[in-house]
Amino acid sequence: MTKSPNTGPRRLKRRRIGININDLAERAGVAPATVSRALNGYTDIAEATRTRILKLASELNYQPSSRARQLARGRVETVAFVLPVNSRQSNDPFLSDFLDALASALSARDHDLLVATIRDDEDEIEVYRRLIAARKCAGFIVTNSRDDDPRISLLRELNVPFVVYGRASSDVPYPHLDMDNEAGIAGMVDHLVALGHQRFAYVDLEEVATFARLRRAGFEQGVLRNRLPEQQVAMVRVPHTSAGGQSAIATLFDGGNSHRPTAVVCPADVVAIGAIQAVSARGYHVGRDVSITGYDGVPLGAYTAPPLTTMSQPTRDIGQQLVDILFRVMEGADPAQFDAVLKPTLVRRASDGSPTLVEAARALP
Amino acid sequence: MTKSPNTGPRRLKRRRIGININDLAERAGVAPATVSRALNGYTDIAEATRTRILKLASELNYQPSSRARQLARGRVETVAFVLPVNSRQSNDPFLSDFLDALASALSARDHDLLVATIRDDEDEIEVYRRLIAARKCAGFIVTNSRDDDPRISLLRELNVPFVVYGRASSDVPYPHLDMDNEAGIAGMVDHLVALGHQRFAYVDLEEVATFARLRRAGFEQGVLRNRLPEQQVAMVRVPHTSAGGQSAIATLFDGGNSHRPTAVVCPADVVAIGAIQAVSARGYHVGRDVSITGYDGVPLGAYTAPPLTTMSQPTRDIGQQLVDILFRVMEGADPAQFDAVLKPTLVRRASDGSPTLVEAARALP
DNA sequence: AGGCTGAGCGAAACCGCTTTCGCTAGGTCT
DNA sequence: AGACCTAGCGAAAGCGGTTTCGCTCAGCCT
Repeated sequence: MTKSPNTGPRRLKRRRIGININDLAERAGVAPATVSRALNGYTDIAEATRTRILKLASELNYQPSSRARQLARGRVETVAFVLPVNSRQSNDPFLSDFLDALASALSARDHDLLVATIRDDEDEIEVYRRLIAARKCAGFIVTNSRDDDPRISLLRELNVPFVVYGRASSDVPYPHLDMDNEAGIAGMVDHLVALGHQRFAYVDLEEVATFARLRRAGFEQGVLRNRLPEQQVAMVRVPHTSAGGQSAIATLFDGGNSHRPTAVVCPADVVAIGAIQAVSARGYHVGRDVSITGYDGVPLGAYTAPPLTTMSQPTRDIGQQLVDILFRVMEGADPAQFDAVLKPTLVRRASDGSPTLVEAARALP
Repeated sequence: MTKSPNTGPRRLKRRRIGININDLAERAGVAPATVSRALNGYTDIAEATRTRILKLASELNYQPSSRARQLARGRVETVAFVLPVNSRQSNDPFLSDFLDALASALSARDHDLLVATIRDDEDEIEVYRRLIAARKCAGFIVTNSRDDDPRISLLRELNVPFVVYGRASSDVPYPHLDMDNEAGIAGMVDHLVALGHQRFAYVDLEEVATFARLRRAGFEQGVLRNRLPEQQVAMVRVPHTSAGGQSAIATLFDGGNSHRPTAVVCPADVVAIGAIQAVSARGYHVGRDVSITGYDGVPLGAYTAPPLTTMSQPTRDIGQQLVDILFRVMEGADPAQFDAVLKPTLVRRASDGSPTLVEAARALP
C-alpha cells in the first residue's frame, strides 16, 4: 500500500527559501540563541555582538520566518477581516481606504491582515470557525453587524478577541465602534427643516444590517424633535441600490399622491444617486424643486448633477481606531469598555435648498 | 542586567489556544503521527482508525495549527495582494468583487489571502522585500503594472512566484493576464464611427499604469483604422478622476475651439461621469448632442443621467484566472507561457447616439 | 589570593505539526 | 511449520525559530 496522501492538495514545489537562523549564526560565529537575542532587542548581549549580527542580517537580507517565530512564541500575528460580498453589487466605495487604514495600523504593530470574503450563499459562521480552529488569526474585525449577530455570539463564546464596526442589539456588551447614524440622519432633517422644508420622505433600506435600523430611527427622531406633523412624512422601503432609489421616487411621485415631499432623505449615497436621477427624469430640478440628501460621502457624490449633499464618515479614522481597540482587547483589556461613537459631518453640496419654488414645481405634469 | 526585550511589541496575552495534536492523539489512544496521517488522507492507516480519529477531531472541533503545519511542511499557504492606494481617491469600485474572486479561488486551494496596502508616500519595493524575507507568502498578485515595473524585476530576481494583472513593457516574459485595453477602446471608436461620428476627442489619463498607455494606443488604432482625419481628432490629458473629466470638457468646449467633438471617448468611467456632468452643465444633451463613453463598467454608470455606455470587464473571472495562473507557476510551470488577454464587452446604455443634432447643439451659447 | 558577582553567551527544550524509518503482528505461500 | 509479506502504527527527527537555564570568566572586593 502506498504511503502517500491519496487526496489533498497537489504537491507544490518545496523550495529552499533563503537562509535560516542557523546559517546566520554560523556565519556570525555565535549560537542561534544569540542571533535571536540580537534580533529581538534583548539587553543581555554585548553591543558589539549585536551590531555585528544586525549588520550581517541586513547584508544577507535575513528576517526570521514569521511562521516559525509565531509558532515558537505561541502567538499569531495576524488579524482577520471577513468581508461580506453581496453579489448584486459592490457598494462600498471606501473599501480600499478602509483596508488601507486597517493594514497600516496593523503593520505598525507588526501584524498582518488576512482577508476572507463571504457571499450570500456561504456559511459565514463556518468561515469564522475554520479561521479560529486553524489558528489563522489572533482577532477579528467585524463589519456589517446585524441585530443579534451570530458572529458576535460565536466570538464571545470561543473567547476570541474581536471588535465590531457598527452596533448590534445585544444584552451583553462587546467592543465596538460606530458612527452615530442616528444623530447623522436626525441632523440632516434639522438641516432641511432649517431650509424651510416641511414635507419629508424617508427612503428606508431593505437591509438586515443594524445601521439601516439606526438611520431610520434617526429620521424618526428628527421628525419628532422638529414637530413635523405625521401626514407630512412619508416612508418607502427599497433595496440598498441606485435602482432602489429610482423605485422609491417612482412610488413617491408617480401615484396620485398629492403630498409630494419637498425633501427626500436617503440613508445612503448610492440610493440618493438613483433618486436624483429619477427625480430629474421627471422634470424636476433637484436642489430647487426637490431636495435630496444622501449619507456616506462617496467620492462620486461630488459629480452627480447636481452634486450631492451628504453626511461623510472618516473612513481612515474608523479603521485606525478599530485596530487600536482590537489590540487593547488582545492585550486583555475589558472588552465592555469600548463603545465609542463618532459623529459624521455634513457635506453640503447642491442637491438641497430652500423649498421656495415648490409650488411651481408641482404644477409640472 | 535584565533579560527581557527592551524594545519590541508589548507582550500580548499568550493564551492556550485550543487543543493540539498530542491531546487528540492521547484521547484517541494513538500516536500523534497517526492522527496526522488520518487527517491528511494517507492510505497506510486502517479505515476504522481513521474514522475514529476524524470523528473525534470534529467533535472537539480540532484543526491542525496552520502555522505549525506550514512550518513542518516547509510551505507557505498564503498569497499576498499588495494594493496601491492613492490617497486622492479610491477609484476601484470592483475591489470587493476582485478580492472575493481572489479569496474564493485561494480558499478552494486551502490558501489564505494576505492584503497589504501601499500609499503614494511609501516604499513599495520595501514592502515586497519584507513580505518575502519574512516568508509571509508563497506568491504575489500584482496589479497596476507600470512599464518597467520594479516589482516585476524584484520578484523575478528573487525567484518568487507571481502573476501580474496588466502588462508592463519588459524584455523578459513574465506570467500575466490582461484585458485587451487596446481592442476595447478601438472597438468603442468603431462603434461611434458606425453611429456616424467623425469629430472625436480622447481624454488621456495622467497615470503611470500601463493600461493608460494601452488605452490611448487603442484610441489611436481606432482613429487609424477608421481613417479619421487628424484635424478631427483632439486629445486632452487629465487626472484619473471625475474632476479630470470635468476639466477635460472645459478645455475641449470652452475655448474658441470651433471643432468641438461630437464624441468624447473616456478611458475610465469615473472620468466619463465627470465629463457627462460638465457637458450637461453647458446645456448640451448627452447622448444626442454629444456622445460620451466610458470604460470599466462601474455599477454607478447605470444611474448617471444619461446612463453611461461603457466597456465592461469580467472582474470575477479575472481574479479567478489570476489565481489559477499563480498556482501553475508555484507548481513549477514555465512562467513565460502565461500571457492571456481577455476582451471587454460593450455595454450600450444611453450616453451615445447618432450625431444628427450636432449642428443645432453647436448653436447653443 | 580567594570569593563573589554579573555580563555575555551556549545548550537544550520546546512550539505543534509532518514525515521518514522501522518495528510488529497477522496473513499468505510453499 | 517456517519464510515472507505487508498493513498499520509508533518513535524520532526535523521545520525555524524563542526562551529558559546555567555555565564561564573577567572584574572587583576583602
